[in-house]
Amino acid sequence: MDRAVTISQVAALAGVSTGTASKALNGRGALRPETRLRVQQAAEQLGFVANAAARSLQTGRTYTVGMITTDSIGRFSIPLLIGAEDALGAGQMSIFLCDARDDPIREQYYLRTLLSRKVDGIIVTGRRTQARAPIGVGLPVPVVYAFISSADPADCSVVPDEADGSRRAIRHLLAVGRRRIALVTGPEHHHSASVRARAAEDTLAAEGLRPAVPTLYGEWSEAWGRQAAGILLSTGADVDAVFCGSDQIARGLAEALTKAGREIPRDVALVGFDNWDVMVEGCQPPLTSIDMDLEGIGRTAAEQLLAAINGTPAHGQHARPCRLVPRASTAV
Amino acid sequence: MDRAVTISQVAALAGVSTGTASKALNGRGALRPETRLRVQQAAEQLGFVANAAARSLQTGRTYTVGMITTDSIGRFSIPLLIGAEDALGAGQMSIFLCDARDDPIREQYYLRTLLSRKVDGIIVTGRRTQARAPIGVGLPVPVVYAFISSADPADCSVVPDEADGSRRAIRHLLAVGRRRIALVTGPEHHHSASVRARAAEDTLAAEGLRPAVPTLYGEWSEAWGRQAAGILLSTGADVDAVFCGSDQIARGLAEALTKAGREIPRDVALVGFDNWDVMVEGCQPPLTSIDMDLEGIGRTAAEQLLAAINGTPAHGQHARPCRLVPRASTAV
DNA sequence: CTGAAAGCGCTAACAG
DNA sequence: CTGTTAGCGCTTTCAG
Repeated sequence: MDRAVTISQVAALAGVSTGTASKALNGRGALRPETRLRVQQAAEQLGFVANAAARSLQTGRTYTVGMITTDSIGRFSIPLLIGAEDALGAGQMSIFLCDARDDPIREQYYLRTLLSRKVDGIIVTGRRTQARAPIGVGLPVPVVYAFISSADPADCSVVPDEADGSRRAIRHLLAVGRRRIALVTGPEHHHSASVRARAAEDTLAAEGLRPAVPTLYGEWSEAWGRQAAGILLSTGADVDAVFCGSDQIARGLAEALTKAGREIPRDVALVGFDNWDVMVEGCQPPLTSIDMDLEGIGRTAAEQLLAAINGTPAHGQHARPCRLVPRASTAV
Repeated sequence: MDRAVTISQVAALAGVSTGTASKALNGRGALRPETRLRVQQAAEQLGFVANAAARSLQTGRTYTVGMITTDSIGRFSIPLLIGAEDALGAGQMSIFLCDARDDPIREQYYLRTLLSRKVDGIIVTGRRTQARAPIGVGLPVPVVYAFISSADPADCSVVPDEADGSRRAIRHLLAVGRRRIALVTGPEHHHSASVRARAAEDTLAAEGLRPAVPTLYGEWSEAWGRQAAGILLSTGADVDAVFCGSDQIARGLAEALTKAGREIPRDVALVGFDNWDVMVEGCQPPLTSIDMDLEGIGRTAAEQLLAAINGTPAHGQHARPCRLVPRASTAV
């Protein structure tokens, strides 16, 4: 907790002025190579680390960005964060993480804090893909929404193309020869659930097909998956594949179907959504699933933010394609 | 991206000097109430937010802390982070999140960055509880290790008392009348695996018992749990309970035992470790498990850090007790 | 090629 | 009670 080394100390040791030392250390100006070297050695020797506050006070840039997760930090936020860190870290930027816990008060408080810290930009993320009210209007720094999207079309949002994911799932099931496909997903009022189901139905319709039974809406849980299996079996509809709204649902379904004597994928093929490692690998057999590439979304959002910071902001919603990861649950 | 409002603008609008405005806004000095009010209104009107960089340049405090996760951000980091945020957010401190991804180079880079940002303190965390080399020596700011611990006993570490968790698990199984208890856990060379197993064996020994079969070491996966079930069944040892090193192992075991016709908990009672929501709830029946209270660890670590920042650093390893969460897998 | 000086926005003495 | 002044540590003209 000793007083930190300042650039003037470095300058003194190197026998130059602070201005010269600054130039030497930042590679600016036109200096004699030996002077530059002398300063660098002095800095090294003293363990000099520039004071970011002082620098940013001067330059107006802080090389920091804030990341506000509106819903509590969760499973989805991590890959987003990692992706963003990836893109920002390379540019020497640090991230302030703020967990607003779904509380508007906290959210505004954090926003204020971030502005006082003069972050260069803000990434807003959340647990649901549904559009949300902008976090603020006329903010002095660029904002990019990741995963979640802003209701204001002028804002920049980077989101997964969930409909694309559904299409891939259905096409894959069709490709492995299934025709009597059922859909089991989360709550009907949940944006992701309805978007995914709708797209799946449309994809079937485009092939002249319909779901084997009306889409089953429930919860995002294994328990619901197990329950849904019972429903499917009791309808007598001869389902040969199920596309689930989440890996958890799929897993519950797999378990219950297996218990009821159905063999996966021979009797029923299964596709999940999220490609959540512990779920798809724990499932028996391992689960084919749709990956939203959250890390890529985080990375793209960060890149968009950097672009905006550098003066070329993007607008509107950028939907990124999903990827199907085939595993044993749909193996032919 | 307009130039931000400065305190001198506020002062001008309120018709006072900047010094007075500063005092008014920070509740310092002795001002006439009406003056204070006038300044506050002016600040409000202009949407003034103090520049943190300028302030910290003056005061030497930044009210920021860095959190370095040595291993990649994972499931364990989230609750730790939430707990830390909780304790720090109250004190108006912001967190820089840095993911070193298990790369010493990145780690040192981040450390340097954090120091240049003049953070008031640093929390180091990771995926394994095993002691690690200190992140640096003679650092100008206090450091607290959370979950992970530092090999230097002079450093402050806040860790889960995993042995305590094991004791609770075994005592619970004994309390529900089990005597032929087996232990199935992760890799033998993994610190958590061995600590947990050792403590469980010791607890049994204290009751004059031994594990029903020699402790089974394997991986931290459901697959291993399933495999272990096969081993247990084939030994012919009449096991009436299994304490697993993780919820995933327990879940695999539950699945395989059920499939083999054993009923849980009637024939075999099961206790997991981690109390990971999706695992314990997805398990059939729901899994009794040991909770390390990661959020509490994060909170405590942050509190220790705040104490250190305020001049009263703690030293050594602080082990926090675990908690057993009973569910159907051990119901009597 | 290098030094001197000004100033980023704020706080903290110290006068008045 | 309020204003003035002097920096915090750094970058950046502008002279020399």
